[in-house]
Amino acid sequence: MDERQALSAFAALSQETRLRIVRLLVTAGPAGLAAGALAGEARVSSSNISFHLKELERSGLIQSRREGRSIIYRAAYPALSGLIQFLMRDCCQGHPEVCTPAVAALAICCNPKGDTAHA
Amino acid sequence: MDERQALSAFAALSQETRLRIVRLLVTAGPAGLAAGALAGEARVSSSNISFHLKELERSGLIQSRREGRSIIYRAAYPALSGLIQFLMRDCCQGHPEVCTPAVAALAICCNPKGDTAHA
DNA sequence: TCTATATTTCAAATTCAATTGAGATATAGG
DNA sequence: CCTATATCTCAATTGAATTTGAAATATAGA
Repeated sequence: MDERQALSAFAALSQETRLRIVRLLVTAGPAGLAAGALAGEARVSSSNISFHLKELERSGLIQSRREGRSIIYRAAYPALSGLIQFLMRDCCQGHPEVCTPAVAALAICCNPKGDTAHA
Repeated sequence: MDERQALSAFAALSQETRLRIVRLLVTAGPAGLAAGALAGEARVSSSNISFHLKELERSGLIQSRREGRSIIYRAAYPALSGLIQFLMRDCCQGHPEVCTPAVAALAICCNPKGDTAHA
């Protein structure tokens, strides 16, 4: 992840419909969702969802595959992780307490054993 | 962190000068940096850095305090952590391997003991 | 092949953000 | 009080992104 990619990713995430799409795909997991399903959830026209899906794919935050008449989109988890890494790299020089909350926040959904998170 | 705040934060981070400011402040830690120092690092005019600092402060990603003739800006770590949390909330439904890299990435800079990170 | 479904492309109109330079404000020190 | 430093405000210009609806493309099945 370099500065160009990060700027493109943040620009993609700064639009209401696109942020909703990414969050829907993040919770949907690797199975992903079809363009039509996303248009329904986000309540926008098919031409509009197509435009935003293209923007998100161009930024690298999502990926697509065809399945019959549908195109299935899924979150690009490594890109999301790379983006967070880029933003927080070298944080808190000698003051770990300032960014540990971010780690704890992520651990809530990512700990396989569930032994340090609230769930 | 709600959707409105997240959209505002991502919009703030989608501009080159502002992204650089935030990254400089993230690495600078709680001590922060003066507006003039940031203008020098980012190589922009004083009026331009002022505009972008206001945008970042309005989005909640940075905070300011006056110190003599200077205004010192610092990263709002809880806002950054909240933003990451908002984006990744409920990720990876049953597939923890997809977002653990994001946790590992953050742990690099935030582990007080340094016992699970590369450093 | 014909029809229906799913998605994309295109062009036009609207709306919003970034840059620039001059001038205003606030603080420190002589 | 006067000057220098540091930052901010303002207004004008420029450029980019979003929305919309109609039409085009691609796939599936009868």
